[in-house]
Amino acid sequence: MAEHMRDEILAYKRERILQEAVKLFYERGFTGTTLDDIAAELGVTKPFIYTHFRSKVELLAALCQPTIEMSLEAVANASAIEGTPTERLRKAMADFAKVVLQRQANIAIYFREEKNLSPEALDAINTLRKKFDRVLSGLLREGVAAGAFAIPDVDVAALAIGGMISWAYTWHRPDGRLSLDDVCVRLADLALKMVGAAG
Amino acid sequence: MAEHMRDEILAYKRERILQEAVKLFYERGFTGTTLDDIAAELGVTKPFIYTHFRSKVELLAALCQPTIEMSLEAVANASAIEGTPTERLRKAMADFAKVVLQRQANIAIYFREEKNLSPEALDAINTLRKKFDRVLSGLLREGVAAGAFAIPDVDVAALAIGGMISWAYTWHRPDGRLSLDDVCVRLADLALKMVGAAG
DNA sequence: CCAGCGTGCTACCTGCCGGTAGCCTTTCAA
DNA sequence: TTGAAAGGCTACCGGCAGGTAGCACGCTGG
Repeated sequence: MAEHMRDEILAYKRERILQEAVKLFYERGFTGTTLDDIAAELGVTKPFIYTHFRSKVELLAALCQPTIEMSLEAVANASAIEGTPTERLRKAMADFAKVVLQRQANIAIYFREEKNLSPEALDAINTLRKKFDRVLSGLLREGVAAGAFAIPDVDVAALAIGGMISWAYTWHRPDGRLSLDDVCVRLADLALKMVGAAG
Repeated sequence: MAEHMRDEILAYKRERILQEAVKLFYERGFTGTTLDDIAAELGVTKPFIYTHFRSKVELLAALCQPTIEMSLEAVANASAIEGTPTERLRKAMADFAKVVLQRQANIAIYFREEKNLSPEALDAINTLRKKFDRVLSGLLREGVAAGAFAIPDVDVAALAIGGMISWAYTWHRPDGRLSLDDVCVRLADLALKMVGAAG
């Protein structure tokens, strides 16, 4: 019981560190942010961070990897549901877009700071990304086989669609003209048009 | 005459520094590359670089800005030629894609290392990017007005198309299955499909 | 042979920041 | 009240890398 609460508190502290790290890495970049900056923002000191993370790059990995996992899950889940290829692609892309926009800062940091990840973390993430590409290409191929999509080059199309949606991290503003969900819907529609699905 | 050649040699040295800097920044990241690394690669020493560039961040700007300018020019020129909106959009996107892929490393460095640019350099580049967006949106609007394109939301479409093509810097491999020109053609085709142009 | 200049190198400085050792305070159980 | 452990802080280290001062070498013209 006591142990249980202690773990919750540890997890909470870890989470807060991550939150603040995301915010600062996003604003100032990874190397432009010092651990002292993060600590100061939390009202603690640097050694506090070291009781929760082994190093600065581990912190970076801890804030990138789960987000990539979420992206993969979104697409994998949506492509596994019942429905026509068109329905599944629409949901897959809308859900993926939602992850990108909800985790906008994490995604941005990942793409910008990839070179600062440890080789192990990079490997793990690259494996996830390959799976992502396979799932998306598979879904497109299914649609082509079913006559629902018209795509000259499935691999290029998968990269183009994935890119179009990933890219939204660069321009979406939470306080902008469109709500997060509106953007997701529109991006999913554009993806469907790209594959020639009946809109 | 003698002066003329001296200037050519200065320009050549500057160019070689930039080449090597691009290569190393691309492979190892901006902060992951030291000026000593670049100098060593050129068979010179660090002060040599300082006779051509005032600082490391100036070097960074010098290798980002012209590439963004080229992107803008590609789109601006193509959208200003004679022809239907469809023809112009196709050329604009193919030419833009070509810049992205020919200057792949520069583009990658720019997007990754934006936070390391000086405020002035960043301003200059942001101005260019805004122009880029205006030109592309304008072209799309023209097409809509002419009845050539069917686009629910022109601004989102411009961002999506621009993103889809920019993104190619992340996945294109010069020694891959498709030639550079093939990729450009396919991306332009996908862009046209996205706007509902008769393919 | 020498003056003078342009060019690039050797050698150095300095500040920054990731990472750590060891202490102090607070808490809680007996 | 006391012992001990946990948690976080103060204070520090050390290396790295951006940036610079001043010298040495070689070329060119006299």
